[in-house]
Amino acid sequence: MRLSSSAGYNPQSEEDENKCLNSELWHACAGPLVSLPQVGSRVVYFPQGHSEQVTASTNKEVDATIPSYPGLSPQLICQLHNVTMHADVETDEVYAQMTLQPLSPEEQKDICLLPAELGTPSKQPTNYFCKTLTASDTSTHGGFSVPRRSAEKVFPTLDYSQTPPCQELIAKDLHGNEWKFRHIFRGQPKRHLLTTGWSVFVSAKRLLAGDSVIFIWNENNQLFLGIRRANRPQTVMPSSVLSSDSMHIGLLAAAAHAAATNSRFTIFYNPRASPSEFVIALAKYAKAVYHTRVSVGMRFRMLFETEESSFRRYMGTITGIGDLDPVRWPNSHWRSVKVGWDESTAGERQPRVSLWEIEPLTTFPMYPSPFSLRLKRPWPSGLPSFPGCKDSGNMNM
Amino acid sequence: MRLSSSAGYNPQSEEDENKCLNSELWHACAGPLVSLPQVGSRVVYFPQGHSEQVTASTNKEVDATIPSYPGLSPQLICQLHNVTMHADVETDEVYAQMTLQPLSPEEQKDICLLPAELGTPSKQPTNYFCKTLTASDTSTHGGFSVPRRSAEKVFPTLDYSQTPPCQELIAKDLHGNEWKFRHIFRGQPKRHLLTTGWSVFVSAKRLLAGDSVIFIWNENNQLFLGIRRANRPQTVMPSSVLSSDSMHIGLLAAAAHAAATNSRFTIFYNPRASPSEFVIALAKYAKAVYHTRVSVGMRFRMLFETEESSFRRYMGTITGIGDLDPVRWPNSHWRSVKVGWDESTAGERQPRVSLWEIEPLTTFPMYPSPFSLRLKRPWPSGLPSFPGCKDSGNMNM
DNA sequence: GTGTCGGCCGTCTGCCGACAA
DNA sequence: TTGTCGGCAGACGGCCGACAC
Repeated sequence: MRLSSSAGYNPQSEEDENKCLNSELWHACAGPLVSLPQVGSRVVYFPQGHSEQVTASTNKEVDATIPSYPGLSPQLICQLHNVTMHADVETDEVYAQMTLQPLSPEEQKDICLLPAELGTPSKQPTNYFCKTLTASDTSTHGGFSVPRRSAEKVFPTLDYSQTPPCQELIAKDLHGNEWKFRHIFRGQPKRHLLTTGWSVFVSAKRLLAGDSVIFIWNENNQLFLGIRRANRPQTVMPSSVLSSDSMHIGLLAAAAHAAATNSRFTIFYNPRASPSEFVIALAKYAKAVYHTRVSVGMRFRMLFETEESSFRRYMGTITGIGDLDPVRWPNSHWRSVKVGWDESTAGERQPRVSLWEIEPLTTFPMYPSPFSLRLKRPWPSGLPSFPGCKDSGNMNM
Repeated sequence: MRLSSSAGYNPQSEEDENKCLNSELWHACAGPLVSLPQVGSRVVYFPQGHSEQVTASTNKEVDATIPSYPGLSPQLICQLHNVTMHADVETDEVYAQMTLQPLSPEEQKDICLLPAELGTPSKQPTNYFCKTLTASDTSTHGGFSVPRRSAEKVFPTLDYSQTPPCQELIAKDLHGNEWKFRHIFRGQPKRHLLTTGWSVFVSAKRLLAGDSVIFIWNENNQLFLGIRRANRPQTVMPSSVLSSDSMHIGLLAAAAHAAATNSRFTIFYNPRASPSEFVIALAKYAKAVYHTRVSVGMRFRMLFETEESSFRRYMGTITGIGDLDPVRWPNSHWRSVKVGWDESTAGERQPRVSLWEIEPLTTFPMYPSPFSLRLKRPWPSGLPSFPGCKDSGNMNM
């Protein structure tokens, strides 16, 4: 997907990558919970969340000596000028580049949500499957065993009158490269296999058991395939280009400069590395912050991705509301909600979430509280109060 | 080499890398012209040069919208607190991490060079060889052909009474990993070959024809080996962590913050990616700027690395003196000398150099000029004037 | 002195159904 | 239904000297 042209010199971008990058495939690799805001819409950018992504990507905690940017608001309302989807040439890791422009104080004064900003169309493909590779799949001894239901749903139908039934499949990856596979239905009992061509793909992508592959059959009868690597903890290496401290300073300074001059700046969003989305549709943010009352003791549920690239809901209880970092980022809505999780494997889920990530169960509050977020936390100065915006039912997406 | 412990959390640094990284090997891979300043000495740091390294590493030109930092001097005199040598886990690319602390204005007032800061010991190994790999060397069809003189100089002597003479060599790479090779002297005519073990090394390091390998035999009778990849233009990929604009802003803001607060900051120096060294020993800088008179028309020579990891001098003429970037970096000594080169392949050599990179031939000026650099370019305010420093012969290193 | 090749052998790749979980 | 294995045939890896530049 190339939503619009981006500025700046980039010798690599002109070739195949941007032309061929398939939006469905990108979303399939990014995961079912990842959504990108619409180009042209307004979004809220959280430097804090961006900083968390850098921390996760560089494996380095932020140094306490990094200067704070008192002039930088913890949330910037921005116009989203450009979104381009990309994939790392080496690892196929998906990421998005966004060009943001902070709104001027005048523009912030008459904010009213546009109808187009209220919908968030999901771009998840429908006809696809995702399989985690077994030791046999990645071994040089054989090919790839395709789960029967997946093959029948996603691959073109074989001519079962032949013995054995087989065909050639050609699939495009994120970079537009084509991979040929021999798809055969054989064995006793019969099963679907990818044989010739499979090992070349495994070694070229350096796939290991535990990694996942995704096959997509789209409306134009094209086959795509993507990969999702297992979370190997040491995979992300510290960059030798710039110190992690300078990177943190850089993102803050870039955002502060853009906010001060109402000029554009560019960020990368790495959905599988980042702990949480840090560019949120303004409509989603406004709904969560202005039109949802949360309080300590309230029950909620939240979506999480499963290993099979699907999602499920986990239940929890709000245990506190307050700043994650009162010194650097006072009055920030980023991860302002402290939560406890119902299930005992709760160590895997974060103890703090943001309002727009959760669905409060307002019908059955466990410990009803008279103090709503709105009453307890006055709106920070310098942020818009949406005066021209009617509190209409349209906000309840 | 681990010169001192570095601060900050880094899960990877505690393992083998820092313990085993061999200083001689690092310098052999970095090249004969690269020298690192001494820990504890004072250095001059050039944000401009650092920025050039980021440009080279990210393949992106700096965007014109990056804010200038008027408070940031184009050259910062710093105390060098720490230098550690590193190698990229994926590519074996060598780089150095330096911790710098800008001197306070008071400290800058009484600068006098210490004797220890005057010497720049070269750490180039003596007993080593470097060979650029041929198609046969990297092919799966055979092993590695060792040039006869190199094998006799660097490898342990074979027992030539055996038929054929052979031995097992074990060499450590930059990460401390050991590689075993069968070294044999056979064929008609006889030649030195590395056979068993060689192809494993080639594929593990992903070496291609044109890349170079370096073997070192040190004083403790240990064998080391390093690699130097050919300059494949598209090798460096844009980082998906942070936009190149933010990186440029980050390094400037980090340096500006450190200068304003006299606190430490960390940089990475990547000798083979960076066009020029941007952390220069104070003594070298002072000698070039204060004790060398250059003028337009003056002849000079300058060292360049050859393909065989040696160096040679090229001759040129100074064609101008002035700011490289008068807007962002006025009164900077960074690449302030415009030059023309004698040899016709001059397109490969930069049209601008810094004073400390060249050796002016003061004995035979081609076009004598009455205007020296010192007279034409008054010392920028805010920089030290070395009042306590005697103009002694020690300065002539 | 050394880069590339043909020859030759041995190992490993990779396709098959068997079998069991 | 599908993960792993033994069996087998062919491809490729990899060691050798020949030969030429």
